[in-house]
Formats: sequence, structure tokens, C-alpha cells
Amino acid sequence: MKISFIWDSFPDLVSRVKKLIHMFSKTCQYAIKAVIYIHKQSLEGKKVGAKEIGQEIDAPDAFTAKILQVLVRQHVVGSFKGPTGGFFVDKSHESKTLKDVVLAIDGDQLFQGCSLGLNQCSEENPCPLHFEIKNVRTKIINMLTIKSLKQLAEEVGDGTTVLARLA
Amino acid sequence: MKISFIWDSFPDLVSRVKKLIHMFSKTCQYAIKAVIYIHKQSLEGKKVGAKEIGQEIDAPDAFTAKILQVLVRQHVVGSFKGPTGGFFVDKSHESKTLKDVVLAIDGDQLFQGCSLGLNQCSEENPCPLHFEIKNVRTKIINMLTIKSLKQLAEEVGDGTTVLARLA
DNA sequence: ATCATAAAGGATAAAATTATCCTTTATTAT
DNA sequence: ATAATAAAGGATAATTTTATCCTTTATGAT
Ligand code: FES
Ligand code: FES
Repeated sequence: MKISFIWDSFPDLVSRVKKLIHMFSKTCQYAIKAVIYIHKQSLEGKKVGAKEIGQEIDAPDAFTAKILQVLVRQHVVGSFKGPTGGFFVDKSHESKTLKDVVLAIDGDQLFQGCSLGLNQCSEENPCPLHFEIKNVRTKIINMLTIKSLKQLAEEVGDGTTVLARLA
Repeated sequence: MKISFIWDSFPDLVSRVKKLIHMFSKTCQYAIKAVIYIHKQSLEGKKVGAKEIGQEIDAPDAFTAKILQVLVRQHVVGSFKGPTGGFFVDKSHESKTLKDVVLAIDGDQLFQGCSLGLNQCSEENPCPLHFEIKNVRTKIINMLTIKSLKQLAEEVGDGTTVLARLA
């Protein structure tokens, strides 16, 4: 999945400072997809290994394993070692949401930090975007909490949504 | 402005995959602040140099200069070389908004790309966040277009908002 | 015309993020 | 008990983003 840009062909014409900024870090995108996949498999009572997860979400498996370590420590998902081991979720993970996944991986900058990078978001000394950003944050938090991870897993299960795509 | 984390003190306790993800890249944060500052100075008919801009927005000035090159090429701001030269805005930049700044620096991923990193955002083959993300995007675009750059500059001018903070 | 100034541009360097590999530890099946 | 399996963890590498420095080009002041 190598992404190419039109301006890659004309370095001297544009020589633009290119970037691929998303709302979530790449690591966090993997984490979100991994957790949804684990939920999906847990619906059928299956535990899954890091390798399988990596393949299903189109992420490098060693890196996926690292991310899963964090998620286990933060109790977003559970794990067992050894044969028949793997990652899973049970009753104890029921209350977790995508917001918890994002917090575990990307931290709270998206929710709490100053969007323009001032040392902290402050009502007394606000940056130019401060007051507008609140609506955005409300929507983001809503997006990350409105549906349960189980629901999201079911949507993937019935083909309504997908965790990976080919070309 | 060195940011320290509580878990830096307990590497073995947490050894978390830490990250500082914002909505905008650091480069884009600089760009936004730089453009607002240029507008502010242009209100008083002043052109400003990259060095001064860097200092006012608390960004490295050589790096700020690079960012400004891109913004000039994208016609978000204007520039003149030589003595009495510098960066400025005039009538021809009146219609530009923060959205143009973000597009110039971070590209359109935030507005168009798949939030979970699938090769492209697609209605037919949507990722689990696809339908929810739309509301968020509407809000983000609103935030970046509701106020003119001139307005934002005036708010900084009268002290309502700030581009940098000390501690 | 010459000089000083400031942006433009090229080449590198530093830091952070993403990715891989290999060893250790826990668990299960035999 | 032993061997096989899979997560946990450590070390390191590749890539991308951020940052610096130095040279060239354009412009205005003298
Ligand atoms: S978002 Fe910048 S100060 Fe609150
Ligand atoms: S945001 Fe992922 S497919 Fe549209």
C-alpha cells in the first residue's frame, strides 16, 4: 500500500512539504482495527493470535503485537499465553470503548491538548482555535463512544463495514 | 517546551507506546499561527520576516521559513525579497481560510482520507468509523472556515486569543 | 553600480514514529 | 517431564517528520 503523490513527479515544480496527517496515529488506527477484530472473534468464542490479527487488519504483525501489549496492560483486551492462547475480550471488557483505545495509544492530546500546540489548553489564555475546537471534540468523543465495540464488531461481522480492503 | 510524561519515570512499569497526536501536524500548527500573525501585522500595513514570525509563534525560524515557502507557493500569503521585504497579505489573499492552510501543509487526509487508514474513504466499502466521521469532518471544516483569517488576526490583536504562551 | 537585506532553495542532521527480529516466559498438549 | 505454542519483552533498524545551516537569487537603499 504505497501511496504516491502527483507532486512526487514534479519535485522542482512544487517541492511541497507533504504529509499524511490523520486524526489518529497509524499505530492508533491499527489498535482500533485490532480491538474491533478481537471483539468480532470473541463473539464466536474464539481467541486470536497477533499474527492473524495483523493479517486481517493489514498491519505488520510484530508491530501489531507491540500495540496489543499496551492494550492488554491497559485492560482494553485480555490475553493468554501458550497453545490455545491469544487475545480475547470478556465481560470485564464490556465497558471499554474506542475512546479507551485512543487514550491508551495516542494519549489525551486529541481530547485535552491545545490543538495549536501551546503547552496546554487554557480558557484564560486561549489560542485562536480554542473556542471552536470544543464542538469538534464533542463530536469526536461522541463518535468514539456512541457505539459499543461489540456493535462495531457485529457490523464488521455482517459485512456492513470492513477492517481492510484490497487495492 | 520539553514535554515530560509520568510514565517516563517508570519505563518497566508501563513501557507504553507513547505518542502526541494532534489534529494537525506540528508543521501545520506552525503554519496556522504564522499565517494569523502575518495577517495581524498586515492589518497595520507591516511586512514581517521569517525570523520575527518564528519568534512570535514560538517556532524554529529556519523551519518556519520552509513552511512559509510552501504557503507562498500555494498563494496563501505573499512575499517580497530584499530590504523592506518580508511576508504579507493583501486583497488577493482575502478569500483564504485556515482550511487552505491545512490543505497546503497537511493535505486533505483530514477532510477526505479514511480515518482508519484504508487506502481511500469509500461509501461502498466503509470502515467502522466511516459514517460517524462525517459529523466530525463537518465540524472541523466549520471550525476552519467560520472565521476569516482577518477576524482571527484581530482577536489576537486585541488580546482575546494568543499565538504563544510562556511557561 | 554597489552593498545590504531577506526570501528561496539545497543539503544535512536530529528526533520521533513505525517496523523487524530474536530471546524469554507462561501455558497447554502429549 | 517434555515439547510445542503464543504472548511478553528487549534490542535494533527503517522511515518520516522536524530542525539547522549554508548558498543563491531577488530587491531596495545608498
Ligand atoms: S485549544 Fe488551544 S488553548 Fe485550547
Ligand atoms: S472514513 Fe474510513 S472508509 Fe470512510
